[in-house]
Amino acid sequence: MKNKKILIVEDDVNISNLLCDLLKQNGCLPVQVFSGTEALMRLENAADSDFDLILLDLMLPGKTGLEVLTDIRGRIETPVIALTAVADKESVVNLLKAGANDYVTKPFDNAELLARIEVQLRSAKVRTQVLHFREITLDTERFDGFIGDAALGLSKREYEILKLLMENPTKVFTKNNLYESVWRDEFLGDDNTINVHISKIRGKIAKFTDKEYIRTVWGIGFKMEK
Amino acid sequence: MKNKKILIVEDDVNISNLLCDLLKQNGCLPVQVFSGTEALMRLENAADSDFDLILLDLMLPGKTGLEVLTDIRGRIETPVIALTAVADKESVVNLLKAGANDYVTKPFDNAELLARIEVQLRSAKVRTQVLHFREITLDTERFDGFIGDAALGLSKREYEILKLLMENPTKVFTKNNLYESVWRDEFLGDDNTINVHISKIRGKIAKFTDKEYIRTVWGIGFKMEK
DNA sequence: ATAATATTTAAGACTTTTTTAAGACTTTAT
DNA sequence: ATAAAGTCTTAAAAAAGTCTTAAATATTAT
Repeated sequence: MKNKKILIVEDDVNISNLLCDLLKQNGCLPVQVFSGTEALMRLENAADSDFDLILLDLMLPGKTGLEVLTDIRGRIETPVIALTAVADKESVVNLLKAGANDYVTKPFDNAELLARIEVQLRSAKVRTQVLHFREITLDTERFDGFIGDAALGLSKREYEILKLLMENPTKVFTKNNLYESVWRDEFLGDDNTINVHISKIRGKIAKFTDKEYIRTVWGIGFKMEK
Repeated sequence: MKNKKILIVEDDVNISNLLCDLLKQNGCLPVQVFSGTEALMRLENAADSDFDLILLDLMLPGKTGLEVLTDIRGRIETPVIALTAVADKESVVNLLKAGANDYVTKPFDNAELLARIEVQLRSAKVRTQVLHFREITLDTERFDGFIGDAALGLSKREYEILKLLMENPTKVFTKNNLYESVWRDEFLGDDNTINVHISKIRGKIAKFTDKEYIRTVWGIGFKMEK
């Protein structure tokens, strides 16, 4: 359950915070919204990949949970666990028809909710993230970069460096930035290893295109460039 | 829910009959067994497709529900909904690790149980009988891989690993991925057992073809390769 | 022109994977 | 219940690939 992004759609601030804490304690990354309309806004432009799971209260101001569910299903396949009051038992069938993956009745047992979240996360297919920069494609499922159909054949570190650059193509990354992100270690300054890696990546890109793509910002670092 | 074959594994005759009636009323075709061992017998020769769903009580004479689950998972992907006593709440994690798809605590609400059954029937993925990757064929009924007519003679774990790789042949599977899918357990890092299994699978494939088929992605994992 | 910074290359240090074999463990058959 | 057969895990050594280092070369800014 580590690092899973979970959207909490719940108008009751106490319950929402309770859920938020519970999820944080279990290593998840919860995001709170407090109305149906807010949930839809959050999910509107969102690529499917934005959230790993949605916890959706049924009784919401603005739009009900059922309306939210109906709206997003078809567009978004993120698993949804509905939170229902005991009184709502009859609406369960509608819920499931609308595309909920599971539901939990309030008041819920923390362990049970976590267990059900785990089931959904486990059976949800892994989302592939694909980054683009001009002709270059970086595929997180294939752990490699591509130009057209041609695989660059990046090593692990090369892949991680290019991924970082492509995730934030306007930013200039200092060697410090790169080192601490990719190596997850302190950067001690007079280290040539990043330069060597950058050189290798450039070499692999150069096999397939004339464009440089990785620009040196003198005295500072590197960035992606058109 | 019409005409779905459902196996009821429950030693309490009253509950079993109650479930049976409930399912019949909803157009299902229930089959009752009353012990863990009987369940295993019923599922032993059974082609995967024999049942659409299994309702599995945890407290059973002979073999416990957990033992039954552990036994069938890997061989059979039929969705399993566990029936647990309220007291068993702690065992839920084990249940899920063992491969249960959902669980309901007794005493259960009929509507809720039906709803959960519907979810499982709906989301049960259409099972492919046979997977192909170039010359390699993986037969999920025979639990083995083939090159032409020749059987590879895969062990259970070898079969599951190759199945996973072949289900998603463009994806690079990390050891973590593989371990958590095949072993259904947390991967603790410095483990050579996956490497040994991969080596064994390669050896078996190599008896019949020159192609490598399983490529090592250095520092990351393994994937299928033309 | 000089100093500072970046690039490239190649060697070897280092890490990860492969293979083998032995023993633990599980399953099957008697 | 016991033996036999097969499978899985562990450990260690060998092999393969990657990363780092260092030195030589090139580029940039002043």
